[in-house]
Amino acid sequence: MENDHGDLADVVRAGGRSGPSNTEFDPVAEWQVPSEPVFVPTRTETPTNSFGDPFLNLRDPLLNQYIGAELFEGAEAMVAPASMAVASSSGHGAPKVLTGGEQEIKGPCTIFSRVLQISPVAGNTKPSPLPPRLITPPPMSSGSIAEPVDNDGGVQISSPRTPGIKRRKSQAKKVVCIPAPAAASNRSSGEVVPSDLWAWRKYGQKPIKGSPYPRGYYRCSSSKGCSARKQVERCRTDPNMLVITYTSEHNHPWPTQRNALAGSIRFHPSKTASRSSGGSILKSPTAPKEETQEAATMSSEADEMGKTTEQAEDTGFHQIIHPSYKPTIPEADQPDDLFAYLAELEADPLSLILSKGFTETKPEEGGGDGSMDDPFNMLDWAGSS
DNA sequence: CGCATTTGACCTGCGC
DNA sequence: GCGCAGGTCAAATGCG
Repeated sequence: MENDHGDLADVVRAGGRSGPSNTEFDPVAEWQVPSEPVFVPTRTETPTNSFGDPFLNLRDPLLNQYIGAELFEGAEAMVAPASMAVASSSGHGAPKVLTGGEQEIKGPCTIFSRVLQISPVAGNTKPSPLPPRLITPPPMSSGSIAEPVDNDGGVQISSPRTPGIKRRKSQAKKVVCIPAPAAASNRSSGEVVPSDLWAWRKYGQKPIKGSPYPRGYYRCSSSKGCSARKQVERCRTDPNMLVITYTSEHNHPWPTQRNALAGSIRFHPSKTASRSSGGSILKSPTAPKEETQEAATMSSEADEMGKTTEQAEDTGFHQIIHPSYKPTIPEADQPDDLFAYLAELEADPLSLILSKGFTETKPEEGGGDGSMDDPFNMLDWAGSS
């Protein structure tokens, strides 16, 4: 057992079950510093999406932050509002304003820089709002994932060549970085894993060269024919962050139930917290019944919305949530479902908006938070607890 | 019994 | 073509 690397399953499991593996993450501060600066546009230079969001980002309503940016292979953009970088709690390096309204993001994987879409979206002809060189495209046409590089604490996206890191055949990938759930609820190792509405089944784990952490491989088990997969690993420099790489799309609607298929019986909310065992990653211990029902109820709508999402993809951008949309998830869902939520958000924000009952925050009503005029203002949702 | 996880072996892509 | 490393398979094992 090479679990010196730590057990990703611990990370991915919502209510992980105890396995033979031990799980320790060796703190290694090596990933990140972009060898080259990553640029982000300022809001004024960024095209707006259908919601009018100039940043086209996923915003994490729970953390009141954008949780990342979208990135497209061979192109360009890592979109992140300047204020995001500045607001970064990690405090590693203030963003440096560059000419041309770009901004250099330096420092470790902050939550702001961690949701990336790296996807050779077919027909992506969206003109780049940025100057050509933001992120060096991979040498080959192969898909690439965000790859950390040592340096001084940042994230390099699609480094032109990172020795030792191989790239597989071209494939659309979407990289999401989220805070690793803290140990609160589980296992001795204290690892928790973000869950989402999809059923994932782990089919492999591999140590990754240069990384102290192993990478877990998961495939969608909601539908037999579904080719959706995801990889979960820890950020090398910031073990508190998880890097989730999604590959392929789900070819089916959301499961009508979270535990739509296999293993649903394993989830025992009352046990997982203390026993730290016995669940697939998506069995969120705190998944409220309403949510499951909502998922079922909304599935058809989600399908419908999927079209919209695809349309968005056609434009080159993938999942978009306007900051002025604010979720109305009951507090009871927090924070345990935080990561479930994030995963859901990443997986299908539009549907999530529907199922979670996002509401648009009106500037006049909420003191201006979340208004389109100030997309950087924090929503008061997360902090409202 | 059914399903999930673990884990070593095997396969495959990529760089040299 | 070779070797390395990432990705996948599948048998063994464990849990409910």
